Amino acid sequence: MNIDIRMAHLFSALNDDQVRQVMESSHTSTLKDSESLFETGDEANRFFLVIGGQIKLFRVSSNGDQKIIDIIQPGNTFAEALMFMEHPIYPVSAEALGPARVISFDNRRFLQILSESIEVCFRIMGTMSQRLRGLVKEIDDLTLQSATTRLCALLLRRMEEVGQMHFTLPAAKGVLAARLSMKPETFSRILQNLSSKKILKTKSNEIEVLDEDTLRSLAHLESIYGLEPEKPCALNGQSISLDLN
Amino acid sequence: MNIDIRMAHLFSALNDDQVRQVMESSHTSTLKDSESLFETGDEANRFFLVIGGQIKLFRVSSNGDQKIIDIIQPGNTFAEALMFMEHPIYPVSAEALGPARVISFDNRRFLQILSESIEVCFRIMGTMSQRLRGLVKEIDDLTLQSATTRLCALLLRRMEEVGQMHFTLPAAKGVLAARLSMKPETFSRILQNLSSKKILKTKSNEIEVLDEDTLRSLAHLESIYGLEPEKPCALNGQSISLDLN
DNA sequence: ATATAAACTTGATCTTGGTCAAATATAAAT
DNA sequence: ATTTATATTTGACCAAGATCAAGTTTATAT
Repeated sequence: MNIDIRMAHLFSALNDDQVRQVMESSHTSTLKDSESLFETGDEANRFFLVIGGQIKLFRVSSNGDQKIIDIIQPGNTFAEALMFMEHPIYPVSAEALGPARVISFDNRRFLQILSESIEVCFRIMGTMSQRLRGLVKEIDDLTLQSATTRLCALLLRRMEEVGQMHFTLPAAKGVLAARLSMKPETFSRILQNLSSKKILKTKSNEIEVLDEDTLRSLAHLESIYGLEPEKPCALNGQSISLDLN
Repeated sequence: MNIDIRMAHLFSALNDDQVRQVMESSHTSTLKDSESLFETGDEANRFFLVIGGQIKLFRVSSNGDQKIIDIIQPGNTFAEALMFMEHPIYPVSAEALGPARVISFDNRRFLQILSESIEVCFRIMGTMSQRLRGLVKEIDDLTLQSATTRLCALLLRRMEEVGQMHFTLPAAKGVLAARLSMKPETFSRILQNLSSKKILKTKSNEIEVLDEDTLRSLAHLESIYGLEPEKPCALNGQSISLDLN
């Protein structure tokens, strides 16, 4: 198995020699479903590249609730930002969502390469910058948007990703619920509600969007037609009442 | 007025010549209370260093609610992470919290210096890494912790910062409420409740902590005495009932 | 195929924090 | 020192989601 790590944005600026160096300190591992990679608080000497399956990053509250911070897809790296800290500690736990494969890299070794390549530094800063932006957006969603809004936004994103009105959910419902910071029951009820409003049809893991416009307005994204009206969306008005009872 | 920008972590690795170069593209401005610096969506060509007062970074929801993402203190920079993006756009709005002074710097110019100094790159990556960590913690707080927990944590942090059981709130109550993602009414009620439980005493803007241990357990931080017990905190049990009614 | 476990759904009820409105308190301005 | 504006507090009520307890479906393993 010979993977070119340059497919990952983070490594894309490396020359052959540098790739060779990085690979020397690397280690590939195969994980079973829900096998743990590291836990919150562990010393962080290595960072990772997902090459198969999905890795979920999460935190657990004192009463056992699990909040999924991110689900890392193949081709993406994670935990690389920690290598610039004095006493790097993983701020989240990581485990496989289904069977998965990851390559891990030694921080120290990579820092050495970094210290010789401004270009790679710039890549990393770009990556971190994007991640920063994503987290700010996430905080926004969590505090300013309702559960329905978040779920609709996720469905819409998935729909556009696939390019079809008919698609399959990108993970188990319970997992998606945790990713959106809501309980599985709430997730289920919102879907049920959207169905009853003829906004979509659901059949186990498959979703078919029937009324894209309404879905879009519920997701607080402007419709494809024209720009935002004065009151950007009807959720708070009476035209669309989405009460859960 | 001659400020050495090297007090800011971000610039600390610059030599005299580099500082001179950066300063050439800089611009100092004085802001009145609640004067705007930039808004969400503006093109981001410059980043900032606060040298006096406070700058609040916030986002506004479609129904007008304001969420304060951060309050930047003197000596700190902000919006520097954007310079690594292709089409940099501020993801938040910024305005002065009371009268303030900031220096702004040109992204392009700074990137040029960066491209000549690995050391400065490393500083930046360190800064970004910390910020990333902070945001993850914030998401954790918002989704896994109650309003009471968040407020107690803030009080405790402030107490430790000042080193006194008796201290003054770091901003107006309404501002702190927004920072903690709660309404002023809720903020007020929680303080009132903590008072009635003899955990603290409040007099307008001043707080005196009476029962540090309980405060600490409410904030979900382990007490100074010993390590965490099996059930780390009593909030969910009956020993401390903190109902708001 | 059938048993067994895990994931999902549904209903009833409860809690946290939000909303609205009125009352005070604090600060700023004349 | 008053007035006036702004910030905070308090009360009554409400709503979005959470919780708990059954069901029901789907997946996995024999």
